[in-house]
Amino acid sequence: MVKGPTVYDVAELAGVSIATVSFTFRQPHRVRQSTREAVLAAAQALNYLPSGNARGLARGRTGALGIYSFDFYFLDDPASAGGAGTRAAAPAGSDPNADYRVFPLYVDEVQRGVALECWRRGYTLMVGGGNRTTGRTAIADIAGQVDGLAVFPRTVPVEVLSLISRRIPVVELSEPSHDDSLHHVTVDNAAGMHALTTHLITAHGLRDLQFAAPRDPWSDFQLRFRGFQAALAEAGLPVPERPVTEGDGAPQSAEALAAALLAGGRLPDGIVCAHDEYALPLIDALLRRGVDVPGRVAVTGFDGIVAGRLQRPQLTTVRQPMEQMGRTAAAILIDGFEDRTLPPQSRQLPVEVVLRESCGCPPA
Amino acid sequence: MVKGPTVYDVAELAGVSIATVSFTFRQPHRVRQSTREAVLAAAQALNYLPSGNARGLARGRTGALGIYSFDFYFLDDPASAGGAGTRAAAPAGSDPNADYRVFPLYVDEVQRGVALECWRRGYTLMVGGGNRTTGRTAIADIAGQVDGLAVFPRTVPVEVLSLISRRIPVVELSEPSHDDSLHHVTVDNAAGMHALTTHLITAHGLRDLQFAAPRDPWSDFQLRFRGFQAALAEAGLPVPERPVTEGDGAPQSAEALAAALLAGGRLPDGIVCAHDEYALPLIDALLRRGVDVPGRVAVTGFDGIVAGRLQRPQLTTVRQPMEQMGRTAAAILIDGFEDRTLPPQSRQLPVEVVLRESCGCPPA
DNA sequence: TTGAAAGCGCTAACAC
DNA sequence: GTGTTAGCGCTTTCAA
Repeated sequence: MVKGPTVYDVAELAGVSIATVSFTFRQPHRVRQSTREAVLAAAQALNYLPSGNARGLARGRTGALGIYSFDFYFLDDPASAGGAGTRAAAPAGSDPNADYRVFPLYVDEVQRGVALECWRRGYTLMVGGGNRTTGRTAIADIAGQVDGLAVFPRTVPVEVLSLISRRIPVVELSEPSHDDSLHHVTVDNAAGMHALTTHLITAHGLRDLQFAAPRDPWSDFQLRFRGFQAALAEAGLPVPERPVTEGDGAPQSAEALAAALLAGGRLPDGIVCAHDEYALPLIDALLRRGVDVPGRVAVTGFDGIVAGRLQRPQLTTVRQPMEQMGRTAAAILIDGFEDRTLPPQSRQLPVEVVLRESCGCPPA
Repeated sequence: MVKGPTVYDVAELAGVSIATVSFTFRQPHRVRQSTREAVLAAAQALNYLPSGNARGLARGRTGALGIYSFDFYFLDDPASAGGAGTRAAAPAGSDPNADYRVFPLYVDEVQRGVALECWRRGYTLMVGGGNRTTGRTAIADIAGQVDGLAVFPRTVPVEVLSLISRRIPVVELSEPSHDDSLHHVTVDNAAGMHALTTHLITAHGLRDLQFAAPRDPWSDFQLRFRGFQAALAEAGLPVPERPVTEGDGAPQSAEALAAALLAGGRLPDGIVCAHDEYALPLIDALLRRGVDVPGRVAVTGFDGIVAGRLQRPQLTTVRQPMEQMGRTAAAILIDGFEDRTLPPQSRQLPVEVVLRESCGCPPA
């Protein structure tokens, strides 16, 4: 609990120099067995525990990777504060069967991949993040303590990222949007959405499709939208020029979108959502308004989060290899740190269409 | 990517001392506005990013908590290497609907709680762990870099824990088993299992109940067993003296247990498992052998992991407030670090019986 | 309000 | 094989 013993204490007790103490732990073979034992005994007796900070400082590396998962998207969406997007604590006494909407999300599965790869290579993972309700940690605090940093898009201001990337490798888990000097890990968004859209058209005969996305979509969502458009064009169907969203001024929420779609009086045959977290509450909102899903309108997602399987009807989606993405990101960071000369990498992983009930397919 | 600028560089460019640079960032009000601006400008120009290690070393604190989630239980269980317990990578190309067995588990939900509380209080979380397949990180490496450490039971040798606890607060997420000097966060295991067992007896009329647990159960499991026994005793039913397990010599696995139960020819009415991760593969194994669950035999778990809801039949269990446990652990660590005089805390949280299909209740 | 200087605990040359 | 001795980059008295 208090100030612990240091190399000096151990050295003194063992009757050797501090260098020998250090060697004993880092390069045991370079130390004579008898002295090694003496040092170990002294360390044992004193409850010696080396300071990670001091080691990191002296060695110029920390043996840790960092990940920052603050979710700006939902942060910007006060209207969803009680919905799926909120990364806050589940309200006490809430339905123990309903909290799967909050965890695990996309970021959590990716993070797990990062952690696994870290451990495999002997690194630890430092995670920072938060949101409006939980509070947050500063990225600077974590950037200063790790050998590499993984971030989700729209999580940290670009200037800050490029600042950090001048010191340690940084990988962003998204399509490279602007010409940054960061590494990137992403998936084939366009192809995935194209395949899914084509399925809706050919297997379910849908003709009137819309793409639903948050009002301010980022690059990955844009690519998904392009894939959607391309599939419609190829099928000779009308191609929406832009995604449907919650209407200006209206609060950004599934409720608002559902209401808008119904008020317009022109509900499409299918609503292709930019991602699962957008589709799930939308399905709820439609159902609540008496709209049959998928009977009247099919709704699909993108990501493949666990909640989609617990949803009724089960969510048809495009699954990202989240764990693999995390692993890849970690691998890039570690390699990038150990060989400072590597140029920015950009890796794209494949996706997989997962057919479940919400598009009209039979239950699995 | 390379060695970044330091306080010295910034100080030189701004024409001040390093102390002033430090003050500018940590106690801005103590610095005259004009000099503050000069320092900030210099820092900006140089892409200055403070070193977390150096700060930690100088201040004697790191602003990070640690959690170690290496899972010894499954580690010791080679037979489950392809099963639910393995915390390895999901095999490539595997059924995208089947990996929920691997993530999120109990430890992941607790960890999330720890992370949330860390962020709320301005801390970061360093996670270490691993298993036989993924490799692992040494706890010493993480202990040396954090202000407090949370560990799951049987994850780290006790000697190591008490060594670490002499320097920083340590909370173990289990019943205090031996007289250690650690903090503890746990749940009312006995009451939970008692309530569940009573439900099986009174609501479903089961009379012949067995308790299934891994061969080497730890203290929490023992308490659950006691709760189970107490409920039987109160109902005037036969009370097993010990849990059923996989039989000596046999590989520890659900398959082995199922085979043993059937071979014995005396399948009970209900099998109360020590935790969900034990119940899930057991249900699979029974079903595979043509045994109807819950028709012929009811099977229940403990924990309330997500996989239990995706299981068919859905798993009846006792839910632990995992997020809350994590939050509590983090709070104890932070308080314990900030006030080194606090004695070891031991907090017990309530649990909740969750009735689903596997005990014979109707689907939710 | 700012500067000088002494650490924080460890690593890694470089000598012996 | 072991000791000496610089740092690593920042915080923090204590003086000025």
